[in-house]
Amino acid sequence: MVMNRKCIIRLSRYKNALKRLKALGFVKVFSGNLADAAGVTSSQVRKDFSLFGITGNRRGGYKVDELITKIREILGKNELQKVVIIGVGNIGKALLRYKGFEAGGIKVIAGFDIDSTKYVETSEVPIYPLDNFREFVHDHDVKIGILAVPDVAAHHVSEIMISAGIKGILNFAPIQLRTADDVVISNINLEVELENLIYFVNAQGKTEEGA
Amino acid sequence: MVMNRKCIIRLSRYKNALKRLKALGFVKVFSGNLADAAGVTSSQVRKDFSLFGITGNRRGGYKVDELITKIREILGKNELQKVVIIGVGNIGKALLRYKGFEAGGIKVIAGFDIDSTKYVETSEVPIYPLDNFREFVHDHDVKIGILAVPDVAAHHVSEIMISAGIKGILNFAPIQLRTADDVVISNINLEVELENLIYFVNAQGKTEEGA
DNA sequence: CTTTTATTGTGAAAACTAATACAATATATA
DNA sequence: TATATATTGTATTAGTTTTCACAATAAAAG
Repeated sequence: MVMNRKCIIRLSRYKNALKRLKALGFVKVFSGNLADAAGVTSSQVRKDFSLFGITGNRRGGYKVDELITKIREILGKNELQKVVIIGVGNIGKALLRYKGFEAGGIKVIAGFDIDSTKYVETSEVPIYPLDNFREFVHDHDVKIGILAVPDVAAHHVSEIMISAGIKGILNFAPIQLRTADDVVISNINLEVELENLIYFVNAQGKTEEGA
Repeated sequence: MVMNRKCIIRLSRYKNALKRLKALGFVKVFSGNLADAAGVTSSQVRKDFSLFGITGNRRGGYKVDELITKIREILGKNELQKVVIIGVGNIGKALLRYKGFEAGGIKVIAGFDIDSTKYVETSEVPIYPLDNFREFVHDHDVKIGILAVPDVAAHHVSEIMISAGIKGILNFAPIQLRTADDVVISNINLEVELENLIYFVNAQGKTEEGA
Protein backbone atom coordinates (compact mmCIF):
# COMPACT_ATOMS: atom_id res chain seq x y z
CA MET A 1 0.00 0.00 0.00
CA VAL A 2 1.58 3.26 -1.17
CA MET A 3 1.44 5.85 1.59
CA ASN A 4 3.14 8.69 -0.22
CA ARG A 5 0.70 11.58 -0.35
CA LYS A 6 2.40 13.33 -3.23
CA CYS A 7 2.22 10.18 -5.27
CA ILE A 8 -1.54 9.84 -4.68
CA ILE A 9 -2.06 13.46 -5.64
CA ARG A 10 -0.19 12.88 -8.87
CA LEU A 11 -2.40 9.87 -9.51
CA SER A 12 -5.47 12.13 -9.27
CA ARG A 13 -3.85 14.56 -11.67
CA TYR A 14 -3.07 11.78 -14.13
CA LYS A 15 -6.69 10.74 -13.99
CA ASN A 16 -7.86 14.27 -14.72
CA ALA A 17 -5.38 14.58 -17.54
CA LEU A 18 -6.52 11.24 -18.95
CA LYS A 19 -10.14 12.36 -18.95
CA ARG A 20 -9.20 15.43 -20.96
CA LEU A 21 -7.07 13.38 -23.35
CA LYS A 22 -9.92 10.92 -23.78
CA ALA A 23 -12.29 13.78 -24.58
CA LEU A 24 -9.82 14.82 -27.28
CA GLY A 25 -10.05 11.36 -28.82
CA PHE A 26 -6.89 9.72 -27.47
CA VAL A 27 -7.15 5.95 -27.21
CA LYS A 28 -3.63 5.33 -25.98
CA VAL A 29 -1.04 7.56 -24.37
CA PHE A 30 2.69 7.48 -23.64
CA SER A 31 4.20 8.40 -20.33
CA GLY A 32 5.49 11.59 -21.91
CA ASN A 33 1.97 12.74 -22.86
CA LEU A 34 0.75 12.29 -19.32
CA ALA A 35 3.87 13.92 -17.95
CA ASP A 36 3.25 17.02 -20.04
CA ALA A 37 -0.40 17.16 -19.09
CA ALA A 38 0.31 16.75 -15.38
CA GLY A 39 3.44 18.88 -15.27
CA VAL A 40 5.91 16.17 -14.21
CA THR A 41 8.61 14.08 -15.91
CA SER A 42 7.88 10.93 -17.87
CA SER A 43 10.04 8.81 -15.58
CA GLN A 44 8.01 10.10 -12.64
CA VAL A 45 4.86 8.86 -14.35
CA ARG A 46 6.36 5.42 -15.03
CA LYS A 47 7.79 5.15 -11.54
CA ASP A 48 4.42 6.06 -10.00
CA PHE A 49 2.67 3.48 -12.17
CA SER A 50 5.20 0.84 -11.24
CA LEU A 51 4.55 1.48 -7.54
CA PHE A 52 0.89 0.64 -8.12
CA GLY A 53 1.54 -2.25 -10.46
CA ILE A 54 0.11 -0.38 -13.44
CA THR A 55 1.69 -1.66 -16.62
CA GLY A 56 1.53 -0.65 -20.27
CA ASN A 57 3.08 -2.04 -23.42
CA ARG A 58 6.70 -1.41 -24.25
CA ARG A 59 6.68 0.69 -27.34
CA GLY A 60 2.88 0.73 -27.22
CA GLY A 61 2.16 3.03 -24.27
CA TYR A 62 -0.96 2.74 -22.14
CA LYS A 63 -4.61 2.34 -23.13
CA VAL A 64 -6.52 5.39 -21.90
CA ASP A 65 -9.66 3.57 -20.76
CA GLU A 66 -7.75 0.88 -18.90
CA LEU A 67 -5.61 3.47 -17.18
CA ILE A 68 -8.59 5.51 -16.03
CA THR A 69 -10.28 2.41 -14.66
CA LYS A 70 -7.17 1.25 -12.83
CA ILE A 71 -6.52 4.65 -11.29
CA ARG A 72 -10.14 4.97 -10.21
CA GLU A 73 -9.87 1.55 -8.58
CA ILE A 74 -6.75 2.56 -6.69
CA LEU A 75 -8.36 5.80 -5.56
CA GLY A 76 -11.50 3.97 -4.46
CA LYS A 77 -13.58 6.00 -6.88
CA ASN A 78 -15.48 3.30 -8.68
CA GLU A 79 -18.29 3.69 -6.20
CA LEU A 80 -19.99 7.01 -5.39
CA GLN A 81 -18.33 8.73 -2.43
CA LYS A 82 -20.68 10.55 -0.08
CA VAL A 83 -19.43 13.69 1.65
CA VAL A 84 -20.97 16.06 4.20
CA ILE A 85 -20.13 19.67 4.99
CA ILE A 86 -20.10 21.07 8.49
CA GLY A 87 -20.38 24.83 8.65
CA VAL A 88 -22.53 26.54 6.04
CA GLY A 89 -20.84 29.95 5.98
CA ASN A 90 -19.22 31.52 2.94
CA ILE A 91 -16.95 28.63 2.09
CA GLY A 92 -19.31 25.85 3.13
CA LYS A 93 -22.15 27.32 1.08
CA ALA A 94 -19.91 27.64 -1.98
CA LEU A 95 -18.92 23.99 -1.70
CA LEU A 96 -22.54 22.88 -1.25
CA ARG A 97 -23.37 24.55 -4.53
CA TYR A 98 -20.23 23.53 -6.38
CA LYS A 99 -21.10 21.26 -9.30
CA GLY A 100 -17.59 20.14 -10.13
CA PHE A 101 -17.52 17.12 -7.83
CA GLU A 102 -20.27 14.97 -9.27
CA ALA A 103 -18.49 14.16 -12.51
CA GLY A 104 -15.73 12.69 -10.39
CA GLY A 105 -17.95 10.40 -8.36
CA ILE A 106 -18.12 12.58 -5.25
CA LYS A 107 -21.47 13.78 -3.95
CA VAL A 108 -22.11 16.30 -1.20
CA ILE A 109 -25.24 14.84 0.39
CA ALA A 110 -25.86 17.28 3.27
CA GLY A 111 -24.72 20.36 5.14
CA PHE A 112 -24.85 20.95 8.90
CA ASP A 113 -24.77 24.14 10.97
CA ILE A 114 -25.55 25.34 14.47
CA ASP A 115 -27.24 28.46 13.11
CA SER A 116 -30.92 27.53 12.79
CA THR A 117 -31.57 30.24 10.19
CA LYS A 118 -29.54 28.16 7.77
CA TYR A 119 -31.64 25.00 7.89
CA VAL A 120 -33.19 24.19 4.51
CA GLU A 121 -34.36 20.63 4.09
CA THR A 122 -35.99 21.18 0.75
CA SER A 123 -33.06 22.47 -1.27
CA GLU A 124 -31.06 20.22 -3.54
CA VAL A 125 -28.56 19.58 -0.77
CA PRO A 126 -30.41 19.74 2.58
CA ILE A 127 -28.96 21.65 5.52
CA TYR A 128 -29.63 20.20 8.97
CA PRO A 129 -28.92 21.16 12.60
CA LEU A 130 -25.59 19.90 13.91
CA ASP A 131 -27.56 17.88 16.50
CA ASN A 132 -28.71 15.57 13.72
CA PHE A 133 -25.15 14.93 12.58
CA ARG A 134 -24.36 11.71 14.43
CA GLU A 135 -27.57 10.02 13.35
CA PHE A 136 -27.18 11.15 9.74
CA VAL A 137 -23.60 9.94 9.50
CA HIS A 138 -24.59 6.60 10.93
CA ASP A 139 -27.65 6.17 8.70
CA HIS A 140 -25.84 7.13 5.51
CA ASP A 141 -22.49 5.53 6.36
CA VAL A 142 -20.59 8.74 5.66
CA LYS A 143 -16.84 8.58 6.13
CA ILE A 144 -15.67 11.95 4.75
CA GLY A 145 -16.52 15.41 6.07
CA ILE A 146 -15.57 18.93 5.06
CA LEU A 147 -14.98 21.18 8.07
CA ALA A 148 -15.76 24.81 7.23
CA VAL A 149 -16.58 26.44 10.58
CA PRO A 150 -14.82 29.49 12.12
CA ASP A 151 -11.46 28.69 13.70
CA VAL A 152 -12.64 29.04 17.30
CA ALA A 153 -15.21 26.27 16.77
CA ALA A 154 -13.04 24.04 14.62
CA HIS A 155 -11.46 21.83 17.25
CA HIS A 156 -14.70 21.20 19.09
CA VAL A 157 -16.58 20.40 15.89
CA SER A 158 -13.81 18.11 14.68
CA GLU A 159 -14.28 16.06 17.85
CA ILE A 160 -18.00 15.81 17.16
CA MET A 161 -17.24 14.63 13.64
CA ILE A 162 -14.79 11.99 14.77
CA SER A 163 -17.00 10.69 17.55
CA ALA A 164 -19.80 10.35 14.98
CA GLY A 165 -17.61 8.08 12.87
CA ILE A 166 -16.05 10.41 10.30
CA LYS A 167 -12.67 9.01 9.20
CA GLY A 168 -11.42 11.74 6.86
CA ILE A 169 -11.65 15.51 7.35
CA LEU A 170 -10.95 18.21 4.81
CA ASN A 171 -10.23 21.12 7.14
CA PHE A 172 -10.64 24.72 5.97
CA ALA A 173 -10.17 26.24 9.43
CA PRO A 174 -6.78 27.89 9.92
CA ILE A 175 -5.74 25.73 12.84
CA GLN A 176 -3.78 22.53 13.20
CA LEU A 177 -6.24 19.79 14.18
CA ARG A 178 -4.93 17.15 16.53
CA THR A 179 -6.73 13.82 16.27
CA ALA A 180 -6.79 10.09 16.70
CA ASP A 181 -4.44 7.98 14.58
CA ASP A 182 -7.18 6.41 12.52
CA VAL A 183 -8.54 9.72 11.25
CA VAL A 184 -6.99 11.35 8.22
CA ILE A 185 -6.84 15.14 8.03
CA SER A 186 -6.17 17.30 5.01
CA ASN A 187 -5.74 21.01 5.59
CA ILE A 188 -6.53 23.79 3.18
CA ASN A 189 -5.40 27.12 4.56
CA LEU A 190 -6.01 29.92 2.11
CA GLU A 191 -4.03 32.51 4.02
CA VAL A 192 -1.03 30.20 4.14
CA GLU A 193 -1.33 29.56 0.41
CA LEU A 194 -1.44 33.28 -0.32
CA GLU A 195 1.51 33.99 1.97
CA ASN A 196 3.41 31.32 0.12
CA LEU A 197 2.63 32.98 -3.20
CA ILE A 198 3.64 36.38 -1.87
CA TYR A 199 6.95 35.00 -0.66
CA PHE A 200 7.81 33.35 -3.95
CA VAL A 201 6.67 36.33 -6.02
CA ASN A 202 8.95 38.56 -3.94
CA ALA A 203 11.76 36.00 -4.17
CA GLN A 204 11.28 35.86 -7.93
CA GLY A 205 11.66 39.63 -8.09
CA LYS A 206 14.89 39.46 -6.10
CA THR A 207 16.52 36.70 -8.13
CA GLU A 208 15.52 38.45 -11.38
CA GLU A 209 17.32 41.58 -10.17
CA GLY A 210 20.33 39.51 -9.23
CA ALA A 211 20.46 37.71 -12.58
CA MET B 1 16.96 32.67 -0.44
CA VAL B 2 15.14 29.59 0.81
CA MET B 3 13.16 28.01 -2.02
CA ASN B 4 11.69 25.11 -0.10
CA ARG B 5 7.93 25.44 -0.29
CA LYS B 6 7.29 23.21 2.69
CA CYS B 7 9.58 25.31 4.78
CA ILE B 8 7.74 28.52 3.86
CA ILE B 9 4.43 26.90 4.68
CA ARG B 10 5.75 25.94 8.09
CA LEU B 11 6.87 29.52 8.58
CA SER B 12 3.28 30.66 8.01
CA ARG B 13 2.10 28.10 10.50
CA TYR B 14 4.63 29.24 13.08
CA LYS B 15 3.37 32.78 12.64
CA ASN B 16 -0.22 31.71 13.16
CA ALA B 17 0.75 29.70 16.22
CA LEU B 18 2.71 32.67 17.58
CA LYS B 19 -0.30 34.94 17.20
CA ARG B 20 -2.38 32.51 19.24
CA LEU B 21 0.34 32.15 21.86
CA LYS B 22 0.67 35.92 22.06
CA ALA B 23 -3.07 36.23 22.58
CA LEU B 24 -2.69 33.80 25.48
CA GLY B 25 -0.11 36.10 27.05
CA PHE B 26 3.13 34.42 26.03
CA VAL B 27 6.08 36.81 25.83
CA LYS B 28 8.70 34.24 24.96
CA VAL B 29 8.50 30.73 23.54
CA PHE B 30 10.77 27.72 23.17
CA SER B 31 11.14 25.73 20.01
CA GLY B 32 9.17 22.94 21.67
CA ASN B 33 6.13 25.17 22.22
CA LEU B 34 6.05 26.19 18.60
CA ALA B 35 6.64 22.62 17.50
CA ASP B 36 3.61 21.43 19.44
CA ALA B 37 1.44 24.25 18.14
CA ALA B 38 2.47 23.69 14.54
CA GLY B 39 2.55 19.89 14.65
CA VAL B 40 6.27 19.41 13.91
CA THR B 41 9.40 18.56 15.92
CA SER B 42 11.37 21.13 17.87
CA SER B 43 14.52 20.49 15.86
CA GLN B 44 12.53 21.17 12.71
CA VAL B 45 11.58 24.55 14.13
CA ARG B 46 15.18 25.37 15.01
CA LYS B 47 16.46 24.12 11.66
CA ASP B 48 13.89 26.25 9.81
CA PHE B 49 14.84 29.31 11.84
CA SER B 50 18.50 28.73 11.21
CA LEU B 51 17.86 28.67 7.46
CA PHE B 52 16.39 32.16 7.71
CA GLY B 53 18.96 33.45 10.16
CA ILE B 54 16.41 33.72 12.95
CA THR B 55 18.16 33.35 16.30
CA GLY B 56 16.99 33.09 19.88
CA ASN B 57 18.80 32.86 23.19
CA ARG B 58 20.29 29.62 24.37
CA ARG B 59 18.31 28.67 27.42
CA GLY B 60 16.12 31.75 26.89
CA GLY B 61 14.06 30.75 23.84
CA TYR B 62 12.63 33.31 21.43
CA LYS B 63 10.76 36.57 22.06
CA VAL B 64 7.28 36.26 20.60
CA ASP B 65 7.03 39.80 19.22
CA GLU B 66 10.44 39.70 17.61
CA LEU B 67 9.69 36.35 16.05
CA ILE B 68 6.39 37.49 14.59
CA THR B 69 8.04 40.58 13.13
CA LYS B 70 10.90 38.61 11.62
CA ILE B 71 8.62 36.01 10.09
CA ARG B 72 6.35 38.70 8.68
CA GLU B 73 9.41 40.36 7.16
CA ILE B 74 10.52 37.12 5.55
CA LEU B 75 7.03 36.48 4.20
CA GLY B 76 6.79 40.04 2.88
CA LYS B 77 3.79 40.67 5.07
CA ASN B 78 4.79 43.87 6.81
CA GLU B 79 3.02 45.81 4.09
CA LEU B 80 -0.60 45.23 3.09
CA GLN B 81 -0.84 42.74 0.24
CA LYS B 82 -3.51 43.49 -2.33
CA VAL B 83 -5.21 40.59 -4.06
CA VAL B 84 -7.85 40.38 -6.80
CA ILE B 85 -10.24 37.57 -7.66
CA ILE B 86 -11.11 36.60 -11.21
CA GLY B 87 -14.33 34.64 -11.51
CA VAL B 88 -17.16 35.50 -9.14
CA GLY B 89 -18.94 32.17 -9.05
CA ASN B 90 -19.54 30.07 -5.97
CA ILE B 91 -15.94 29.92 -4.84
CA GLY B 92 -14.96 33.41 -5.95
CA LYS B 93 -17.93 34.95 -4.17
CA ALA B 94 -17.13 33.09 -0.97
CA LEU B 95 -13.56 34.36 -1.04
CA LEU B 96 -14.72 37.91 -1.73
CA ARG B 97 -16.79 37.77 1.43
CA TYR B 98 -14.29 35.87 3.55
CA LYS B 99 -13.16 38.04 6.46
CA GLY B 100 -10.27 35.88 7.60
CA PHE B 101 -7.61 37.46 5.40
CA GLU B 102 -7.56 41.00 6.71
CA ALA B 103 -6.10 40.18 10.10
CA GLY B 104 -3.15 38.69 8.23
CA GLY B 105 -2.44 41.75 6.12
CA ILE B 106 -4.06 40.45 2.95
CA LYS B 107 -6.87 42.43 1.34
CA VAL B 108 -9.10 41.38 -1.51
CA ILE B 109 -9.60 44.70 -3.30
CA ALA B 110 -11.73 43.69 -6.28
CA GLY B 111 -13.45 40.91 -8.17
CA PHE B 112 -13.74 40.51 -11.94
CA ASP B 113 -16.12 38.53 -14.12
CA ILE B 114 -17.29 38.33 -17.70
CA ASP B 115 -20.91 37.95 -16.59
CA SER B 116 -22.28 41.50 -16.51
CA THR B 117 -25.07 40.56 -14.07
CA LYS B 118 -22.39 40.22 -11.43
CA TYR B 119 -21.01 43.75 -11.59
CA VAL B 120 -21.49 45.62 -8.33
CA GLU B 121 -19.29 48.65 -7.87
CA THR B 122 -20.91 49.79 -4.66
CA SER B 123 -20.43 46.72 -2.47
CA GLU B 124 -17.61 46.50 0.01
CA VAL B 125 -15.45 44.73 -2.55
CA PRO B 126 -16.41 45.99 -6.02
CA ILE B 127 -16.91 43.60 -8.92
CA TYR B 128 -15.86 44.85 -12.35
CA PRO B 129 -15.96 43.55 -15.93
CA LEU B 130 -12.94 41.54 -16.94
CA ASP B 131 -12.24 44.19 -19.60
CA ASN B 132 -11.20 46.57 -16.82
CA PHE B 133 -8.71 44.08 -15.41
CA ARG B 134 -5.50 45.24 -17.07
CA GLU B 135 -6.06 48.87 -16.19
CA PHE B 136 -7.01 48.06 -12.59
CA VAL B 137 -3.99 45.84 -12.04
CA HIS B 138 -1.74 48.54 -13.44
CA ASP B 139 -3.32 51.35 -11.42
CA HIS B 140 -3.29 49.44 -8.12
CA ASP B 141 0.01 47.61 -8.68
CA VAL B 142 -1.57 44.23 -7.95
CA LYS B 143 0.77 41.24 -8.14
CA ILE B 144 -1.40 38.40 -6.79
CA GLY B 145 -4.61 37.05 -8.30
CA ILE B 146 -7.01 34.28 -7.35
CA LEU B 147 -8.29 32.38 -10.39
CA ALA B 148 -11.75 30.95 -9.75
CA VAL B 149 -13.30 30.52 -13.19
CA PRO B 150 -14.66 27.29 -14.72
CA ASP B 151 -11.95 24.96 -16.02
CA VAL B 152 -12.65 25.57 -19.69
CA ALA B 153 -11.92 29.27 -19.26
CA ALA B 154 -9.00 28.90 -16.86
CA HIS B 155 -6.10 28.78 -19.28
CA HIS B 156 -7.33 31.70 -21.34
CA VAL B 157 -8.00 33.82 -18.26
CA SER B 158 -4.62 32.96 -16.76
CA GLU B 159 -3.00 34.40 -19.88
CA ILE B 160 -4.97 37.59 -19.47
CA MET B 161 -3.83 37.79 -15.85
CA ILE B 162 -0.18 37.28 -16.70
CA SER B 163 -0.20 39.72 -19.59
CA ALA B 164 -1.72 42.30 -17.23
CA GLY B 165 1.23 41.92 -14.87
CA ILE B 166 0.04 39.38 -12.28
CA LYS B 167 3.04 37.48 -10.89
CA GLY B 168 1.36 34.98 -8.56
CA ILE B 169 -1.80 32.98 -9.21
CA LEU B 170 -3.78 30.95 -6.71
CA ASN B 171 -5.57 28.59 -9.09
CA PHE B 172 -8.82 26.88 -8.10
CA ALA B 173 -9.52 25.50 -11.56
CA PRO B 174 -8.86 21.77 -11.85
CA ILE B 175 -6.28 22.05 -14.61
CA GLN B 176 -2.50 22.31 -14.68
CA LEU B 177 -1.66 25.85 -15.77
CA ARG B 178 1.39 26.23 -17.93
CA THR B 179 3.05 29.60 -17.66
CA ALA B 180 6.10 31.80 -17.96
CA ASP B 181 9.01 31.18 -15.60
CA ASP B 182 8.56 34.39 -13.68
CA VAL B 183 4.98 33.63 -12.64
CA VAL B 184 4.33 31.54 -9.55
CA ILE B 185 1.31 29.23 -9.50
CA SER B 186 -0.28 27.56 -6.50
CA ASN B 187 -3.01 25.06 -7.18
CA ILE B 188 -5.93 24.21 -4.94
CA ASN B 189 -7.89 21.31 -6.36
CA LEU B 190 -10.72 20.28 -4.08
CA GLU B 191 -11.55 17.11 -5.94
CA VAL B 192 -7.93 15.99 -5.76
CA GLU B 193 -7.88 16.72 -2.02
CA LEU B 194 -11.03 14.69 -1.48
CA GLU B 195 -9.74 11.81 -3.58
CA ASN B 196 -6.63 11.86 -1.45
CA LEU B 197 -8.68 11.63 1.72
CA ILE B 198 -10.78 8.81 0.30
CA TYR B 199 -7.66 6.85 -0.59
CA PHE B 200 -6.09 7.21 2.83
CA VAL B 201 -9.33 6.49 4.67
CA ASN B 202 -9.68 3.29 2.64
CA ALA B 203 -6.02 2.46 3.21
CA GLN B 204 -6.48 3.05 6.93
CA GLY B 205 -9.35 0.58 6.92
CA LYS B 206 -7.23 -2.02 5.16
CA THR B 207 -4.21 -1.74 7.44
CA GLU B 208 -6.49 -1.85 10.50
CA GLU B 209 -7.94 -5.11 9.26
CA GLY B 210 -4.50 -6.47 8.62
CA ALA B 211 -3.25 -5.49 12.06
C1' DC C 1 11.56 -12.79 -41.44
C1' DT C 2 15.12 -9.55 -39.85
C1' DT C 3 16.45 -5.14 -38.45
C1' DT C 4 15.48 -0.81 -36.61
C1' DT C 5 13.25 2.12 -33.46
C1' DA C 6 10.58 3.85 -29.65
C1' DT C 7 8.92 3.08 -25.25
C1' DT C 8 8.39 0.75 -20.89
C1' DG C 9 9.95 -0.84 -16.33
C1' DT C 10 13.20 -0.61 -12.82
C1' DG C 11 17.75 -0.69 -10.32
C1' DA C 12 21.04 2.65 -8.96
C1' DA C 13 22.51 7.34 -8.18
C1' DA C 14 21.51 11.87 -6.87
C1' DA C 15 19.03 15.35 -4.57
C1' DC C 16 16.33 16.75 -1.14
C1' DT C 17 14.24 16.75 3.60
C1' DA C 18 13.91 15.53 8.35
C1' DA C 19 15.66 13.51 12.70
C1' DT C 20 19.35 12.80 15.93
C1' DA C 21 22.79 14.00 18.87
C1' DC C 22 25.55 16.98 21.21
C1' DA C 23 28.71 21.07 21.98
C1' DA C 24 27.98 25.85 23.13
C1' DT C 25 26.02 28.80 26.24
C1' DA C 26 22.56 31.74 28.70
C1' DT C 27 19.87 31.55 32.74
C1' DA C 28 18.83 29.95 37.25
C1' DT C 29 20.25 28.27 41.73
C1' DA C 30 23.07 27.71 45.80
C1' DT D 1 30.75 33.63 42.40
C1' DA D 2 30.58 28.80 41.16
C1' DT D 3 27.72 25.00 39.68
C1' DA D 4 23.85 22.91 37.65
C1' DT D 5 20.44 22.92 34.15
C1' DA D 6 17.76 23.80 30.08
C1' DT D 7 17.76 25.31 25.51
C1' DT D 8 19.73 26.74 21.18
C1' DG D 9 22.29 25.97 16.85
C1' DT D 10 24.25 22.87 13.80
C1' DA D 11 27.07 18.87 12.04
C1' DT D 12 26.04 14.37 11.09
C1' DT D 13 23.10 10.64 10.06
C1' DA D 14 19.05 8.66 8.30
C1' DG D 15 15.15 8.59 5.33
C1' DT D 16 12.47 9.87 1.43
C1' DT D 17 11.61 11.29 -3.28
C1' DT D 18 13.12 12.20 -7.83
C1' DT D 19 16.01 11.66 -11.66
C1' DC D 20 19.04 8.97 -14.50
C1' DA D 21 20.32 5.37 -17.31
C1' DC D 22 19.67 1.40 -19.69
C1' DA D 23 18.16 -3.53 -20.50
C1' DA D 24 13.96 -5.60 -22.10
C1' DT D 25 10.78 -5.71 -25.62
C1' DA D 26 6.73 -4.59 -28.58
C1' DA D 27 5.69 -2.33 -32.79
C1' DA D 28 7.11 -0.65 -37.21
C1' DA D 29 9.93 -0.75 -41.27
C1' DG D 30 12.49 -3.03 -44.73
